[in-house]
Amino acid sequence: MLKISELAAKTGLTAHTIRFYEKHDLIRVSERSEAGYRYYNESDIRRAEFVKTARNIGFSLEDISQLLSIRVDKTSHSCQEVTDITQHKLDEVNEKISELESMQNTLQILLKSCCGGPEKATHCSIIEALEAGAVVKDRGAA
Amino acid sequence: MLKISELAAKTGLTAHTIRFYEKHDLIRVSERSEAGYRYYNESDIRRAEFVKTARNIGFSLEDISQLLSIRVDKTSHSCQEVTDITQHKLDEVNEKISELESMQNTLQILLKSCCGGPEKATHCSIIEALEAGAVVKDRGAA
DNA sequence: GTTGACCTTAGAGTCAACTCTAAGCTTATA
DNA sequence: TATAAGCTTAGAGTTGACTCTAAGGTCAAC
Repeated sequence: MLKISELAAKTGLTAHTIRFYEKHDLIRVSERSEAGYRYYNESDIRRAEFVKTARNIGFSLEDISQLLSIRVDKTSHSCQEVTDITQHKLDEVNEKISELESMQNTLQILLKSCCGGPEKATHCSIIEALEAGAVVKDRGAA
Repeated sequence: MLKISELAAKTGLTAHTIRFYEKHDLIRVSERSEAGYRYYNESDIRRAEFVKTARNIGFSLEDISQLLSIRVDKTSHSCQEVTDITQHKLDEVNEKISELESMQNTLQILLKSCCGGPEKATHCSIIEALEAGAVVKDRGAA
């Protein structure tokens, strides 16, 4: 049985975050001391670590909430449900990577074009490129 | 001279966003009609397009604010100041890409490991991997 | 002369995921 | 026994970039 600060140390979350996750029913606590202190048993700890692992991978709290409900009742859910969540997250990640690579590309071109020295920015090619506008496509509603 | 909705059409921003940018001194408006309507002249339009271009590249509003103050007084600033901002943004972008690639990698491995079919999730290897925890390093304060 | 589209403002709301505060118990250490 | 560390709660604040609302004034067209 761990106290909240011990669970925090074990998971790398803060006590604040653990309480926050509890409010959103991600982390659960099975026992309380008479004074109301939280005490986490093995099962609570495993759940908390599941949450932390999923969070590290990049799943949103909403995703994790779904994964947890699968985890607690595996026979009522299919592998497909799990891969759907995972694939959806991967799609998101891929999309963000594309956006960022487009930015990366533009920024690299800009940096190459500019001397970067102590010269006055009167003819700075980065500023000029931004003024010319023809740099990168609109990211739209991204 | 453009009205706000015309500037919106021209830049791809919304009128709301234009007013929001004005509040943060990114976009300026030189003239108002008697009734208070905004009228944008050539210079205002060029500034607004500069902002939109920089935004498309991924610069934050704070970055853009700095770039604008360089733009309006180029002789008081050096190319280095511009490349510093640009390099800093590139560093950020590179860091985010690394994080996302790490997630991408993990998600791909998870997806490969799971059948993804209509089978019950009792032995789902994704859920098991999340329970085992050994999936990806902590993103820390990222 | 009346719709309806467009404009104005200040200010509130949204999103995600925390992060912190205040005020007050409880527990461990010296 | 006193003091410090740790725990409790409800609820407010943070970040960045919007996004929307309400209540009202203006303008072009029919």
